[in-house]
Amino acid sequence: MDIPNKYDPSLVEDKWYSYWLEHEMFKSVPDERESYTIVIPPPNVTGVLHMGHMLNNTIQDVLIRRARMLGYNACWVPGTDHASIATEAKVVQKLRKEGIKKSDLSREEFLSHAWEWKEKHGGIILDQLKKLGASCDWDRTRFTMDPKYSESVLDTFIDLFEKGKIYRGKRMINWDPAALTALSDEEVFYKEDPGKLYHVRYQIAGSEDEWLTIATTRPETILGDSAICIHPEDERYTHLHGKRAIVPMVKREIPIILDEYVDREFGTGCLKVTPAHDVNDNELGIKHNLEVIDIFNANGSLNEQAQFYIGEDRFDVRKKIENDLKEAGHLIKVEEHIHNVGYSERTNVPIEPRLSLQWFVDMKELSKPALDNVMNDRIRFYPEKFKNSYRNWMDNIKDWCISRQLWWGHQIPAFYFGEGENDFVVAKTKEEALAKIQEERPELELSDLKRDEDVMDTWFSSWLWPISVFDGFYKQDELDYYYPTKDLVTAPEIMFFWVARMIIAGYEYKGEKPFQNVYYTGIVRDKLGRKMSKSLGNSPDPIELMNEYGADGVRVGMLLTSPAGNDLPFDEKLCEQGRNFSNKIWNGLRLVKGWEVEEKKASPSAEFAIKWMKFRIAEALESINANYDKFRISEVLMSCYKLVWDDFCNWYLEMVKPKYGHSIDAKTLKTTIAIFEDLLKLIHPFMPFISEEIWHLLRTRNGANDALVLSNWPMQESYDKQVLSDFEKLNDVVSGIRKIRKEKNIPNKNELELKVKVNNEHKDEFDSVIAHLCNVSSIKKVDEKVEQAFSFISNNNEYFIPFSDDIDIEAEKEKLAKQLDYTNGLLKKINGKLSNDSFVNNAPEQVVAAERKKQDDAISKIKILEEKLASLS
RNA sequence: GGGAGAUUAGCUCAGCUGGUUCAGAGCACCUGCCUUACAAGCAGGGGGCCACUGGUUCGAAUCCAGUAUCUCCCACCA
Repeated sequence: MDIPNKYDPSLVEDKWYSYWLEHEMFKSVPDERESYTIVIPPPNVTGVLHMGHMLNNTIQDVLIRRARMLGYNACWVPGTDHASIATEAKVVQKLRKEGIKKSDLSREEFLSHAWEWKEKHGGIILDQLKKLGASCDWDRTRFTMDPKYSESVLDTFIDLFEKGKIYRGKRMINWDPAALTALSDEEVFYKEDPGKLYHVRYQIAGSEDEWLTIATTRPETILGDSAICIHPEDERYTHLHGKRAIVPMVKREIPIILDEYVDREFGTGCLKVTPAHDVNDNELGIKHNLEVIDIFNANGSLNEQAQFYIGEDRFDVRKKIENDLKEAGHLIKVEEHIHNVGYSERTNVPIEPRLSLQWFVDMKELSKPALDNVMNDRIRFYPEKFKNSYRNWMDNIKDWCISRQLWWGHQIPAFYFGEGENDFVVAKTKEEALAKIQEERPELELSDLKRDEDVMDTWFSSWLWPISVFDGFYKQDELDYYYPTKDLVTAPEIMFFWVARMIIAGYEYKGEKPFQNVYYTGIVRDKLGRKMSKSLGNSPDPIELMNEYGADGVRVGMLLTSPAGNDLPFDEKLCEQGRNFSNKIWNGLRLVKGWEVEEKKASPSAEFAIKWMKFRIAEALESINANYDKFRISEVLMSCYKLVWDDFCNWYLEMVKPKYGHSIDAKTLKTTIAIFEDLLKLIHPFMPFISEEIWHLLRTRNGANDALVLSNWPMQESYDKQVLSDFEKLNDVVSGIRKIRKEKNIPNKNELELKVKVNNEHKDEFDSVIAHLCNVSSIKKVDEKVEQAFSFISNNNEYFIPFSDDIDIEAEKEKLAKQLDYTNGLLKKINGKLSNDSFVNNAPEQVVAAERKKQDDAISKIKILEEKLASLS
């Protein structure tokens, strides 16, 4: 067979992915096995694959592939999220390019454009995941606006409403006065603006000439003031307690209230309260039961309530009122002041906090089990540190505003039949709504009902994901089998938006956690530490990366340096390392396939190699399994990497490899193939494509069921630590010889003789390996030192390589003196410890014993070194 | 402003409940090699006051306190 010396992923990856799909190897159907379920964090339906997805989905694929090999019924459910804000924004943008304004369309027309867009772009990201090798059960692909899914969202809304957990309430929202729309927090960005701090004096009611001075950045809102607030313990203002003040210009009398919210250090320590136009003021207003005076129109101009400047823009008014206050003697001073102002992402206009009627979920009671079951580790977070932020958030949880002033999404199932705040019915359809209200209001007809225009927050559908992907609200069989799911792999940014809420929904609707483990990935950053983003243009295209390095190479590159919760500073070099690793394994295959076979006795070197390698794998497997259990994926990968590259390729294969022109014995070859197969299993979760390819090239397979994807994870065998430590000793001798070759410039092809003065144990079985690896022709035991030889000490045995030329005695002496120094220092330290009574008395016995052993070893090593030194002079 | 976390080699990170000269790994670097699987490779090598200052202890990279610097999340400060 002719195998090229470079591995070419492009010839392999698509082939195996189609093969796996064709044989339905990722498909899961409930059976008698235990399930192992992962639900994908659904990417935005219109999204394209970015580096964050690469990381996240590679981890999921690693976990699910291993689970499959461990014999679980592995089920990875893929799908997409309708992402109302993002998608709607994209559709609006696309329509605008075509000259269509959203405001010119009816809801139905707009939605048909949106669906069209979704159908066109919706599948892209999922196809890209296939290229990555994601072993999802594609038959289960879900979309958060699938009919069944949507139904579950509406039912949940109705259910929570009926339980009294959903209510309508006034709340401050971010209003965009240019676009005339509410914005979500995500659509607001903050900018430091140079502004002014105006000090304005208010007269105390009932006084002749008593005043207090407030500081504000927004003097135009003075017209909407309904209180002055001071800190209850502020001694400067004790005399004002219980008094009232008069608002300049409008001459309204307002109370002076006390609240610890006030920062005494800021401004004058007096705060004016405008509940209609500031979030914090609004909270104060609710707390102190203040009047709400809304002085703005939707477009940011002033209305009648303001009494002055009616119809003029808020920023024009700010200038004018400064002047007018000054003339009236109210303006004390104006300072420069830099403050953070929220801007609309869409129109780049400062947002206006505005009160409006929204739908809320009352979170207090709902969130309790979700907090408890994370804190008590029934749901485990990796890394654990995120439990702290989680608790902090859950402890201070606020009610969840779930209405969004958008069209793309799940429309709120509330139907209004009048203008009153309570003139509505919550029901799944207009017909049901009518039926519900008819008893009370028999005169109403279908046409009298008007559905709420808003849609629900996207997260109000995604929080049902682990349940609704199995249609879990309507049938139990699949849900009972797959739920709770095993692992959730996601980014810490959405711990509150999504993870916490899924847990809440899980306990509320299933009385059970939605997943066992949550693995938080880090953020993928560029070399400069910046978050990768489209706007910065610093993100490589994952597809191009895969084309260049192979999907396996990129997968390895992503996972090499990304422990859970740590950011991943991405460097293409990592992918290169992944590609190189692919090639290394590939060449292992080339070597094994290139051997001529013969029935004969195995070489002693090969026998030792096999004995050692099996134990070495067992040892590595133990730590690999343990690290998987702790979700230390990068460590697992590194163990596999070293096991394959160092232990297998650099040591094992070199030890079993026949000499040039010789053949290998059949038994060693067979065993080598078996060992190779075990290693392929271990790397398969990380490098599914190349491992499957080699699996099939290594030997003939028995049909489709003999694919590596479906093979069994290696069994944990016991291992002999003695053999492993013997190998370390052998390894040290081999390195010693190689080092001398290097230092003395002895070409590899020159055969060497080796003489050993055994002071400590030297196993005979080492000899054949040493001879094989170091091109040593003979190994002889000697009783005396060998003159005219290069030498080194390993495990307190002395090794000599006789050489005819003169050796550099001074250099040898220097080397020995260095070693002697080091060993003397070591001994001194040990002696110090051992002569310290408190150490001997307090330290555990085995620590002391180990120390004694070290002492003995050091003493004999010093003796050997001193003798050698003496013999040289 | 509230909360969380970090600081170990040039880079990215291990170092679990203090105890092997505890200071490790991968990459990068340096030096030899185109040795008949692989130069996308092989072999060898250099490199660190474990942020700083104290404390606890027979013993501290590891535990405690303080200092400095950095990162993230939440809030959006009149």
